[in-house]
Amino acid sequence: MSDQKIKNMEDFAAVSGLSRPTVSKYFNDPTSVRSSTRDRIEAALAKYDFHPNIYAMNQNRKLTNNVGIVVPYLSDPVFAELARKVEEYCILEGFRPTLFSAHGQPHLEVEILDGLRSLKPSGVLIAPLGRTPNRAVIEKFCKDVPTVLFDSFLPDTGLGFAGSNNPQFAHLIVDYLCRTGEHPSFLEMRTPANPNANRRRQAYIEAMENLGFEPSIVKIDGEGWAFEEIGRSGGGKALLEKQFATNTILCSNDRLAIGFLTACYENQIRVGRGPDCDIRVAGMDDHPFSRFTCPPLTTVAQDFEAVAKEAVSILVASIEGREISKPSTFFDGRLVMRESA
Amino acid sequence: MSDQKIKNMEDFAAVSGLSRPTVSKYFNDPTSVRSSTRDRIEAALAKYDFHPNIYAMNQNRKLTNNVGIVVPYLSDPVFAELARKVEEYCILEGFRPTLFSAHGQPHLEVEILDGLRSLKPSGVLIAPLGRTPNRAVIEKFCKDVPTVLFDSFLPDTGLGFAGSNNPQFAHLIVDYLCRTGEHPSFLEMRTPANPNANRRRQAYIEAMENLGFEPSIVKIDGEGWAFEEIGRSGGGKALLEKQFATNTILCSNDRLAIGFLTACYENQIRVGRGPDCDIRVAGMDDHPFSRFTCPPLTTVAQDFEAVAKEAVSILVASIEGREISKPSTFFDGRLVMRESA
DNA sequence: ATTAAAAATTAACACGCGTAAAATTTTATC
DNA sequence: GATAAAATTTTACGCGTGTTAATTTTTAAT
Repeated sequence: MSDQKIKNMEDFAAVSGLSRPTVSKYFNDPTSVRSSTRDRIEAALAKYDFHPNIYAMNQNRKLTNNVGIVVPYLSDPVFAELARKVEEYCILEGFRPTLFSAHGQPHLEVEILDGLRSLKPSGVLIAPLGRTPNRAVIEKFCKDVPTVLFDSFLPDTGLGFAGSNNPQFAHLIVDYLCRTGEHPSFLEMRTPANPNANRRRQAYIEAMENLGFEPSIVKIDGEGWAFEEIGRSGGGKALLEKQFATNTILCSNDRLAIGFLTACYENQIRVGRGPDCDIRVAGMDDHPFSRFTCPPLTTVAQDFEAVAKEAVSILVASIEGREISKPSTFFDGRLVMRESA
Repeated sequence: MSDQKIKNMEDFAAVSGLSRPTVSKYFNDPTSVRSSTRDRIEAALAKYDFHPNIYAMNQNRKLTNNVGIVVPYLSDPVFAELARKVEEYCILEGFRPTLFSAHGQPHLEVEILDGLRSLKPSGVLIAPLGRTPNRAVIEKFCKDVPTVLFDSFLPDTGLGFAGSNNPQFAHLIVDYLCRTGEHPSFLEMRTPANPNANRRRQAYIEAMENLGFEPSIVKIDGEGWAFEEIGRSGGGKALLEKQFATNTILCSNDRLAIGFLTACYENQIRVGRGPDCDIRVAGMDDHPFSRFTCPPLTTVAQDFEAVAKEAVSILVASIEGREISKPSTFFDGRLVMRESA
């Protein structure tokens, strides 16, 4: 490592014994130069540590190597997990991902997209908050920037979509619950923060009707993203008021279920499928911690891996100019049977 | 909103009826131009939506308005929470924060710092992974970029530090546990992922000795950041092997405790402080979900708010050239008494 | 109204790299 | 070894903004 200071690509080209355009070409695509040239550059790189100025690079480039990843709420472990996988795949594809969280606030989602525009990303992966007024903003954004949606579907928007087959989730767990005990009531927030909740409710109703049962939905109050607390307080209230038609409760998502389990504990209601238990509780998502609730939560696992991989591969296909064979994919969930139901 | 297209600051200055240097001055600091000028620019801004090209802007600037936030593991809700607050304060101060997670991997931490260098950030806030080989890298980084450490302390590194007073955490909870029941055994990972674990163990030993009790530490196997699973499997094994000296277990952190609670459940051991309970379990951190475990977890709450605020304010002070009055602050924890102990 | 200070303008160069065209050198093919 | 193809070099301009120095205009103070 020499300590001669290299201030720009000109200098670096000089110590490599090459011209600047050739070196520039190398940084855009190392395989675009002869292998002997590549070796000389890499030898110099090892000796002189030079990093091209990314601001100057991106100023004229059409394709910036940046991709934005936007999720509605990063402190939600489900999204943290999803974001992590998406990030991984982006890096694998040679991108420079930047992670953004809307923190549950629509205006922040808009601000993030505004900021992303000026980042001139080669692509964006966004899991939309799903609030109606923002739909137009996202649609507009998708027209300007190559964008893939994930987790939450918006029709006719973006290059493609990868997410979960939420209706299948509900069918799967309703079938299971009905097969193994009383048919489930459905617990959800009155105004769900995430639009997938609506698909899950619809599918719950369908699944119940298919099986000849009366759907029974309990809607609890509460705004925002503090699902556990909402599940606890609202669920506790519903328990006291005996709002549940049966001894089996299907929660719209795992976080709600986690809170509801706490409500059960507080009311000394034994949860599980054993003979000495009072009720059964199930969720959906396979939240990273649902295996550690007491009792461990029966749920439907999202295939985070597949969703992340598919979302990124749609983006890559589009950037490389390939045809996108299947713009929207909805991955099935996997039943995870644990003690709670 | 006119649809005349403004392609650069030149164009925008023209439609504002001003010169480009004046407009440039405005974007660097709106208060640096006469208020009547400011009004004209802002009127034009409302009419023509122009965004300066950030790549061109940052090319020559010394101070880029970017700040990097680096945490060891973003899927850990404790760090997700901390990162969120830090991000909030950065935005409040007018910065453009970018969030990075090392995903628990030392080599990624190094890569992130490398990437941050070329981002020319005006500052960086980092919660180090704390792995020894990376310490030199971080020290070097701090010499090149204004950096504040948080969460995990490294002596003589960076502009300053904001974090929790981990020894106080352990003293607080040990005192409480001893006062209200049997003295606690300490449960931790044999090779903790986070260096704060060492400070907590030390303080546990101290606190126990102060009170005249024999410290008793149970170390469980497991690598990485899957603390809950480690707490469950290792804790379960320790239970079966009757490794705990008393009926009270203090876990090194809440995530471990959450896993340990699951182990208790699996072994039909009743957790709580009631007369019909078998053992008491406590943690440290006040993990966002520890209020929702069954039973809810007694713990020591980190003051995320204060840590985040202090870390950002150190950075701001340094950037603005002010003296940093107190480079390192360790915030006390608050005892959170719940059912588990 | 005069004057000094503050602010804006003009003109020009800098930044570091992308990129294009033409000229030259190197490599591969026969 | 001749030839065609591929890679590299040279030269030169462009990108959009920062920044500076000299000049002009505007504002505030007397």
